Amino acid sequence: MRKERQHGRVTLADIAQRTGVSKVTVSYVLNDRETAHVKISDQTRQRVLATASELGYHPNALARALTRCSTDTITLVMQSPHVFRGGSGFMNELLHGVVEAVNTRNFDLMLHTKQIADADAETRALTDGRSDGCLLLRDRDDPLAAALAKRGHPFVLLFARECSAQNPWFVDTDNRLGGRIAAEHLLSLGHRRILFVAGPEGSVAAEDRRIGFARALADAGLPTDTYPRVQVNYGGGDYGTLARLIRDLPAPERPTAVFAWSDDVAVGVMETLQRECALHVPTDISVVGFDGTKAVGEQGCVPRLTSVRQPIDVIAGRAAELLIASVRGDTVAETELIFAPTLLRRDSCAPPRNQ
Amino acid sequence: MRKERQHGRVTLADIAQRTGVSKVTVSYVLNDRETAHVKISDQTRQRVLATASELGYHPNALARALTRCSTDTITLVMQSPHVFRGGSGFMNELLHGVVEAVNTRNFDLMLHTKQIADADAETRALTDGRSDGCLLLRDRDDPLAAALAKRGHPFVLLFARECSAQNPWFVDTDNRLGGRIAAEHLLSLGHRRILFVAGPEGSVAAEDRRIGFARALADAGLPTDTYPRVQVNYGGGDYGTLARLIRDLPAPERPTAVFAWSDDVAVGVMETLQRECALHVPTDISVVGFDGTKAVGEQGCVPRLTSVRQPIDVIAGRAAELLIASVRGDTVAETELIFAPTLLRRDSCAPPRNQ
DNA sequence: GAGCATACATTTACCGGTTAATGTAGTCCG
DNA sequence: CGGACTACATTAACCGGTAAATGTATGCTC
Repeated sequence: MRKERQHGRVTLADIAQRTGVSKVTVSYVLNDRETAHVKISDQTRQRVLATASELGYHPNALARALTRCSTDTITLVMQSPHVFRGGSGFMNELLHGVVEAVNTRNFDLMLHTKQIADADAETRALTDGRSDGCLLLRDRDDPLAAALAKRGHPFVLLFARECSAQNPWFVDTDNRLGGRIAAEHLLSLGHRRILFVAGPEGSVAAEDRRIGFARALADAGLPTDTYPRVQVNYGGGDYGTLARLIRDLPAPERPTAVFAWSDDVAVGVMETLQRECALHVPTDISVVGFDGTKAVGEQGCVPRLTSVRQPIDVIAGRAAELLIASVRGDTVAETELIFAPTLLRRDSCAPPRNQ
Repeated sequence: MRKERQHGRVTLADIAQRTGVSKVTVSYVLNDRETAHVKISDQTRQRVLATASELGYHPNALARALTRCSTDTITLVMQSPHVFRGGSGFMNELLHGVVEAVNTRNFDLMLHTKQIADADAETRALTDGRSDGCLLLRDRDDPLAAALAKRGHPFVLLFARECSAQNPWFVDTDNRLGGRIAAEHLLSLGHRRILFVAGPEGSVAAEDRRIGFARALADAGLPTDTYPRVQVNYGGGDYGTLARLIRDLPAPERPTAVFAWSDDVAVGVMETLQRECALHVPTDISVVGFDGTKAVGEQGCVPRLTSVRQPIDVIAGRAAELLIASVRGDTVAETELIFAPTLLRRDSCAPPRNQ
């Protein structure tokens, strides 16, 4: 069953034999690791280095990791493969941030997108030695974090902050502030009837955006239960409920603005409003999204989407850095980072018509 | 320097000790591997299994891989981290396809996006034992394929077919056919002056699209050198040249249609035409893209982009399957797959105005 | 010339698995 | 009752590295 050794695969032993020294000596030379007890003559060193380079030696990462108990690899753990079905460029930007951080630190990256069938088996798979730590991208609480914590396996929450484990390290956006920013922008334009389009059931981030939004409305003395709950999980979701709701309302009760929990959905909302409700954005109705990615909103989107911007790449990059620092045992000043989102004004908002 | 053994990490030896058998026996039981020479009694088997489950045992993937010489992991190798800067959803769809294929086969995925500084060092890193094979996503020829081939390391070209190695396995789109499809669609609408917006220098795919396009024009008896070369590498590129070219041409010489080498760029082209040249798409000028992703073209893009569709997820998935079959040693019927693109008619094309 | 650094390199053991070869009872059979 | 056969399990060796402990000359000091 064992595969034949790959042609061209050079080991320490090969170099040792060719140079006439022990393989340990070779190891010491190649790692430049001279201790008080171990010294290598310059002549030997040169010969070893020459032979290694001649043979194109590269250490076997598995063998090295096995003794070192570390692989210089981190794993990005996602809820499911479906994260890649969205079109907003969220994952693109996230991966860009992670990949840059990982590359600069000479780490490698694994992608893990299996559905969690058995959290325990999942945990064991994630701690099978191939990666030093996990970046957890999951928008709801699940048993994974606690299980990892119990095993003492390093992890950092990405775009989340609360989980089943105690005092997790995390990097997140201030989603409530984001919700407030959206609300206040619309309020400042004069809107009073604003509809919130909610995200997936159980998504902490989406819910926090709603809470921040609702509080801002309340602070302005406005009711927060004007409209029934409208929910669209992801971009490709069902906008029928929204269309019906809007069409069935007489104009004076109709919302003059919509705040969607994500850009993906905001774009779907704009389309629905324009195509199915014959409402022009922003003349008839304003729309605010959340994420502020380039893909949606700038490229080809008409009108360009005003959005609450979270710097996805920066956030993801910082999370990766934090995780890497953690597995390296570096001391880190801050283990909990919360980024304040900002308003990205583009063209999908205007004052309401009949103010 | 060695890290302490992780708390909770259970090894074969632990189980062996608890059960009072040798660690080899445990290995045999857990792998269900009884040979002619080795048999395990039912009683022992049960005790071992019980202990393993009680202790939450999971094999160390590194140790196992070291002897097996295989890791059940493949690596997706990309040109650079910048692939994640595009907004068209190309990478999203690609990753979705790869991830699905990998998950179904119980493989894992590594992402490699380092810039190739030294192709040789690069190759050594990719063959360091952590992954069984590489999916090469690179739109131009480079020394990597040959180096991998020389080392006998399995790889499959993704969205490419020719490379420095001989008879590589690949999964690709018929880009020339795609170029032809775009041209013929525009020709059939009555367009005679069509501008091609080229891709990055050295991109084989982009060049093939141009060639297919040019041949179709030639077949129709039209000149292929009407306009100077316009080139936009990626979505966020510079469209100034295009804008100037269009504006400087008198209407009768102006192209009535544009074929852009990618959706990303097509969207930028549409924006440029509409904003900077005051031309309406498709009334004044038609635009065809290439890729046909959902993100661009369907969501919020006005007008929705007509495009030459290549099934990115399917292509990527097939490439992953092929690679996995290869590293597993399965026999595969087809080692070279070429997908025929199709026309995705949406709203960015119309007959030319003054025909 | 015994004692002791110093310089250089080696042997041994281990990481956590896998595989091949070898052991040891007990049973069946002629 | 000796030998072969079966059932069950063990030991030894290896994958390709790393870390700690141990050798062996050589020169220097007193």
